[in-house]
Amino acid sequence: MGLKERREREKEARKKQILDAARKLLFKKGLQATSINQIARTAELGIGTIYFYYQSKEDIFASLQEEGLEILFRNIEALTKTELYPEDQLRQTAAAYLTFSIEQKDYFDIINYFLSSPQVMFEPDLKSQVDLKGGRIVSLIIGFIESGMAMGRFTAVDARKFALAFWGALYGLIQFRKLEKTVLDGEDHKAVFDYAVEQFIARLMADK
Amino acid sequence: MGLKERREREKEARKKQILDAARKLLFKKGLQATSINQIARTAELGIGTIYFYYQSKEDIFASLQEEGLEILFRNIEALTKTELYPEDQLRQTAAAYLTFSIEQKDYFDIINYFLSSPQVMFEPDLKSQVDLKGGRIVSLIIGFIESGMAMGRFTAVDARKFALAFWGALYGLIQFRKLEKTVLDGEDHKAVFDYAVEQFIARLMADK
Amino acid sequence: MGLKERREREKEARKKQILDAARKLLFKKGLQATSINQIARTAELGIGTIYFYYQSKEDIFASLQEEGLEILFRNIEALTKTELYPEDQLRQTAAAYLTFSIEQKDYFDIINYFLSSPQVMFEPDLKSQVDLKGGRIVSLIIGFIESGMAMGRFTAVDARKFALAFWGALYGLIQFRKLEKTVLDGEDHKAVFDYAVEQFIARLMADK
Amino acid sequence: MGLKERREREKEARKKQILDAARKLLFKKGLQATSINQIARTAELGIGTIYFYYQSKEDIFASLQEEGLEILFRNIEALTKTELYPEDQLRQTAAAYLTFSIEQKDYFDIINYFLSSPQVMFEPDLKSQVDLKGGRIVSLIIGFIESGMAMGRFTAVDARKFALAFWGALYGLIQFRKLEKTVLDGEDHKAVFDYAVEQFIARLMADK
DNA sequence: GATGAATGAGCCTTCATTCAT
DNA sequence: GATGAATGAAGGCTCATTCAT
Repeated sequence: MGLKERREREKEARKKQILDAARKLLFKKGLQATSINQIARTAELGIGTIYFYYQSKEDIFASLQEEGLEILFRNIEALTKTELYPEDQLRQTAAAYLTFSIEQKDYFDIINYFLSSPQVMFEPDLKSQVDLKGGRIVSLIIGFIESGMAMGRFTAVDARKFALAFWGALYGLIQFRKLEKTVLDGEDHKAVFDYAVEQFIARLMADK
Repeated sequence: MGLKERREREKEARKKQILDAARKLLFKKGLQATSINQIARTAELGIGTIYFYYQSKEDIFASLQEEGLEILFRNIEALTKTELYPEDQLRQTAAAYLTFSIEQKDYFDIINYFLSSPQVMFEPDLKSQVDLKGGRIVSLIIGFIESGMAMGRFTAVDARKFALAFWGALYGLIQFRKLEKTVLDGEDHKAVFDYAVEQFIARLMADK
Repeated sequence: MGLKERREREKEARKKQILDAARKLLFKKGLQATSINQIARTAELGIGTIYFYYQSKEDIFASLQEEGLEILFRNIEALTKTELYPEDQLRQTAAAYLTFSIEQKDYFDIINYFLSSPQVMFEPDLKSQVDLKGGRIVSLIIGFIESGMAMGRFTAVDARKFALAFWGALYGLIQFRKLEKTVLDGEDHKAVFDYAVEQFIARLMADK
Repeated sequence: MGLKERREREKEARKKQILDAARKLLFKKGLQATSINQIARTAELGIGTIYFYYQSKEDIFASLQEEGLEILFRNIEALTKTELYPEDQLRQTAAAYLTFSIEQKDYFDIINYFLSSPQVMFEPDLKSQVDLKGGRIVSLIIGFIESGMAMGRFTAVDARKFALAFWGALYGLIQFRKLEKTVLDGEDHKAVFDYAVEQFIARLMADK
């Protein structure tokens, strides 16, 4: 069984090796310009080897997307350990998301790629992964809202629905950064973004 | 003099012919699968002819995006002529957007394509087009909000910021439809979407 | 006949207009990147009009080549009016050629294009033009050599053959400038060029 | 171990196969008309396969150019093993070059292509190849001159400079063959070429 | 004389994927 | 397990030239 374990460990190591190469290229060249051939060359592995560990190019990027979501998750999770008021935890959540979209642009792009891609990809296996990762972030937000309600700082709301609405709204507003020079015109993107966040928080804190 | 005019008209007809072919393919095969070669074949024109009328593939898609935005704009504009309360105009606006994203899925995809594409495309000329079209929709929303304030139904808000926040939130929430089976899990997408809309409207109608 | 003359003059003006555009583009974009379409646009004429005045793209460039040769010719012709010794006239001729290849690089490239092009182009009409222009430069060199012989400064040589040998050698040596970093390695191109010139002159002045 | 070697050998064979096809087309259709597609078709290989072995079209032509220079080199190298006087070795060198330009016209054209192309191509790797091949020919000429000086048949000269001057002059004079019907007019090209060669040799043998 | 829309063969290149070894 | 040579459809795009008006 030691053999089996070693096999397993080596297999993981190879997958990591491939992912490292893919990530490196993604960050250097962007999503479009990263090809399997390049990943193989960078990973110092044969092309066939890549295909042994990952079913397709999309599969690799899905893993990278997971990584990105994990980073974002941890950033927000850190807020649960703070002494901040729930409303501030939500503010920080929004800020963390926006920051992530700027500073971890490549990860954000890849998440975007999967989300806004017209085709319905997400094969069953990938689906549950996204569920796990993405859903956990929503769970954190639900937690903030529930703690706010428990503390009596927030009005009673459907925490799950509210969290999804909040999270979805943030996503859309982040995209608008690309329109800063056009649709937003004079308006500062950050200001609009924060303004939207405040609307949600004001709703939570209504009548208090 | 009739000559020049006819030339002009024929030129417009040709552009329309190309756009028709591009739209047809886009709707049948999706964005990725639509190539210039196919457009030319479908339009029964030479490839070079396509390039005579449009500078690039992107240029054609930009025109199609404009078309989509125009449709969406008209749908929302129609609401300005109704006797609905402003809050209902906003509800209908949201509904119109969601409906558009479903029923005119291909137009929505192409708008998405330009919005979520990582590269900064949009050369100056295209920029102003988007500004014009996309911005006009935001203007309609601003109008609803302002009329609501004027009627005393709405709290005083920064109408422009609010409209942008509203519009951006809707955009993000529409995207979440793809996650209905995963992140949303049991939750009905439409319900979440409507819930989010109600949050914004509740904000506007607070203290009234 | 005044009509005929005006026609003629206008025709010349149009040709000049086209040539101006072609030259401008040639100098800005280089030989390869200059297309008929661009020439037409730059000249503010229809594409068809270009073809009315010139049979082909090659035809335009041939005219430009002529221009270049004319400039080079005048530069060398100027030396005939100097009081320089014939050997110095030859030195200056070589220097003028080298300078021309550097400072009027685009003209030199186009001359090169026609000379080193594998296909035998040069239709009868173009042939005589080149003959006229290129040949006249050789004639100038013959003149220098003959005057040198007449003055008793030069050994008796076959002036025509010598001039052609001299001129051809210069042409080849100028090309070597591109090899400065490779074949020439440490060697300074100008030094090699001058060295070659001196060999020819030393031959002329042998036993004197 | 035999496996690896065979792989290597097969790889070489494939490269040769591609080069054979490219050469065949080059010789049949000329430089301009030879495209990657045709090379692939002629070689009975996929287009992608060509690109697997060569980075670009230019890369293939560079290899062909190398071949040409190699042939020329060997022709001249053969002269080093003769008992000819150095001056005759130089005469034969010139003759070999001229013959090569006629009989191996396509190879000469391709060398020309790289030499007279306005763009500065030759990436570092290609540069050193040309250096190696082209430079070796110059080295042979230097050898002839030095042996002539050693034998006391030649005047003392800067052998390297003289060799470069000689070689460059030959190159230019060979080009003039295209002008036989125009600039050279009545003059026989071969006669002019030989005349030029004799000038150089006379220089070397001056005062002897 | 002048126009300019239309052509379409052909260009070079990319790349995810397969499969025999 | 690992390899990497081979594929070939498809991509976007250029451009000299023609010809009906």
